Amino acid sequence: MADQGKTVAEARSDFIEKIGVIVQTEGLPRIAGRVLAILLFDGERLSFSQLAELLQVSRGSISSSVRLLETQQMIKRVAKPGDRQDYFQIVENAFPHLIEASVLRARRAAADIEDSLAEIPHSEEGPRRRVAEFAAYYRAMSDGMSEVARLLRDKG
Amino acid sequence: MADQGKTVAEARSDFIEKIGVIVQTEGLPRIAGRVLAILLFDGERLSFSQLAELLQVSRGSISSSVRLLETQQMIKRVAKPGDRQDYFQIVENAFPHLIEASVLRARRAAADIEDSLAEIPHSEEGPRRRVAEFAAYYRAMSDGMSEVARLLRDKG
DNA sequence: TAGTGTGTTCAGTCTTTATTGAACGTCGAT
DNA sequence: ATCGACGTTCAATAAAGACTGAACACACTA
Repeated sequence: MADQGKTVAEARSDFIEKIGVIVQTEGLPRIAGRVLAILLFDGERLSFSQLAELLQVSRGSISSSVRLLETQQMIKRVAKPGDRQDYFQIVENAFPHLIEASVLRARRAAADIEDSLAEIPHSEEGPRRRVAEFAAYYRAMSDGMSEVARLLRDKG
Repeated sequence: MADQGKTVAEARSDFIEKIGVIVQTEGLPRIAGRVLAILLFDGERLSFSQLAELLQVSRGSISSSVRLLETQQMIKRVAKPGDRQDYFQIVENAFPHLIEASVLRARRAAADIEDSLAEIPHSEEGPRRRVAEFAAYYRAMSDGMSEVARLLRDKG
């Protein structure tokens, strides 16, 4: 079997670190990736201090990481009766939300480039055509990713 | 008209700097973005030293930027008869090639996460299901982006 | 009211990455 | 062979960003 010799704790720890690296590759802070990974793996809510403890990082880092993940709607802050601490858990449709964040960035880039296009004199046919292709690339990417998000949402 | 008061030179310069920033946002070196922008805007081949001169950066930076853009198949190195210098120009289907690079990264991430999944004991249904969702996200993204590349290729 | 536990902020430090510029090997011309 | 122009490499520097930890404001408890 594929999981021979691995305990759950080892698999979880490996997963957390692996996602940290992948997320870092995508240009986001590694700690944010690790927070996401642990919340995804465990599924249930974890407290602010649990996150700092489990990941062995400062509270400041947890604060900024959860803020980033909240703004991308990957995790949500929840309350636990009888506990003053903030708890966090992965949201439903986390990945579609992540995609929507990328969609927004691509739309913004497309709009930026379309602004540039508007500033090129109409006599410049070649540059206008090529810059328009660049804008079209971002438009196609945003539309395509939006469709991927929809598919994931419908399936899940 | 939208291009009132802007010369071609101004529009080109603004475009180059804007793409530099956008590309930087995506995690790539700003100079690579500026090289790409100038080759896209002008359309025609530019020499190694022209790039260094026009962008006011060191030859070392041009060397590493063009190498990066070449590996992503965004630009190609071409010869000019009677000139020893390397020349560069934007390739056909540059944007589909750019997308394919992202597709590869996403596929690699999906495979990585599928490896992690294989290490989680089968008794752990919850974690296995959620980690599988993560892998499915990368799979869906790579497939979706691949389709976007195909669409752009067919249209252009 | 003081005291404790909470999350945020921010100045400082550390790490990573981008960029420079000089040294180098190569090629072609003379 | 020497020279000069070329592109690459790499050590050093600069710039950007992540992370820490202490100070802080707030809320709840006693």
